[in-house]
Amino acid sequence: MASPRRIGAEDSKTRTQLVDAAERLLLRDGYAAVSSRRVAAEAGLKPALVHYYFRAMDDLFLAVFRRRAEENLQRLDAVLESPQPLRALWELSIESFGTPFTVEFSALANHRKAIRAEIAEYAERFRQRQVEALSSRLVDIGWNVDDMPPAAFVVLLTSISQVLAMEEGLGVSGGHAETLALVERSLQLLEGDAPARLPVPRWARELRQPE
Amino acid sequence: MASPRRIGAEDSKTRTQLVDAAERLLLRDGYAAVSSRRVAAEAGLKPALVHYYFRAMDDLFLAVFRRRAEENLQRLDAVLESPQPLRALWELSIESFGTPFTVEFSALANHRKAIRAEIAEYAERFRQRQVEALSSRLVDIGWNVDDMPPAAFVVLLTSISQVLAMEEGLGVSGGHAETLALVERSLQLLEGDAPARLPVPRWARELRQPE
DNA sequence: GTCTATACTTCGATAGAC
DNA sequence: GTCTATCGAAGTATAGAC
Repeated sequence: MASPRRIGAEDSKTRTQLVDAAERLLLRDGYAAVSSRRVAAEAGLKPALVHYYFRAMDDLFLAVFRRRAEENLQRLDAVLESPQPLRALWELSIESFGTPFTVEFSALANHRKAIRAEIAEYAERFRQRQVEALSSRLVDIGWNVDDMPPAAFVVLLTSISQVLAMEEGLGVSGGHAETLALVERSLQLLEGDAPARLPVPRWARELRQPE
Repeated sequence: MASPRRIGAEDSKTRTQLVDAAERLLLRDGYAAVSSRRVAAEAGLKPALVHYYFRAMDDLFLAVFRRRAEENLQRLDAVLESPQPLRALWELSIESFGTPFTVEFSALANHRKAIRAEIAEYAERFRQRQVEALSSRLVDIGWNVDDMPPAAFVVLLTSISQVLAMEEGLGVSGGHAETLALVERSLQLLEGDAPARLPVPRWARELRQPE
């Protein structure tokens, strides 16, 4: 049969403290620094407690990831209710500017199957939700979805914010100002306070007919 | 005084074997798996040799990174000589599709200052070189650089390929087909068809719009 | 639920023989 | 240049007292 080992309850306050500590360590020093000893020290507790609440270290990583993923999905829903959902979505994306969270879990996923599966499932759900919500919005403002389907729009937005965030953490800034200005200009054209009845943004038109 | 410890020559064949082994481990199992013992085992050598050739593990990581960075800079120069530099640049970027190299070093950089500095310097050089070379090219084909400056163009291209690569490694594919089709269509408009004699990657052929 | 104590493994790094 | 031998620190995980 399965292990007779005891496991603590999910709603335990101590468990939450351990997850908090693990997340702090992950963000500050990278996933390799998230060991049972260090997590316990960070939380002011003893190492054995980590193993009492988490069968293995992977379960701790999953707990850290799930909590933030759940939160992000809820924030996404709130954001998509905004009167300017494109701008709100962009602002949500860049809010995590400088956060190594995604990078750490991507790296972790490279060699831990259970974590990879969890991240992949979340990422697909998150993107799917974005695409659904933005599709009608893009049609509303006269976006030519043949030129750029909503799915591509979302991938583009995600890519830009993610890479800018990653590079900012590294101390790389070349081209960032120009890119941020471009995004801002595009959002202005799509949803700016001026009447948003633009058929196609200017740069997309240029892309279609270079001269 | 400094350490009296002996350090092996940089052009040693054994040293190269250790760097090879470290790179394989990094890509297969993540940076946390790159320990002196495992590197030695992977190379069929003894752990003490790792410390003979590398003062500390960080120096081994740097050696792995520098070799690939140097190679990429040279490939970039070759690519920018192409008659269709935009297309060539894109194809260089996506060639590393699925490679966790960037992710691993980004994560490593989060908590190792020496490595972060090295990566940042390389990234800036790489981007600067791209921007310089593409600026004249974009003007040549009538691109409106006020709408999208070359630096933003390069960041965009880098972001898309990097995020697609990272997600492909995770097993996330939502929106990828639409995004790749968009890129292909844009390249088509900017530089015309890919030359018939250059092999078009299979995924691009499959995604090409039938119209 | 939390602790001490402990078993066992792996780590980075060095000394010194060959 | 390569090896054996070894140190001390840190890793995961468990058993069992309180």
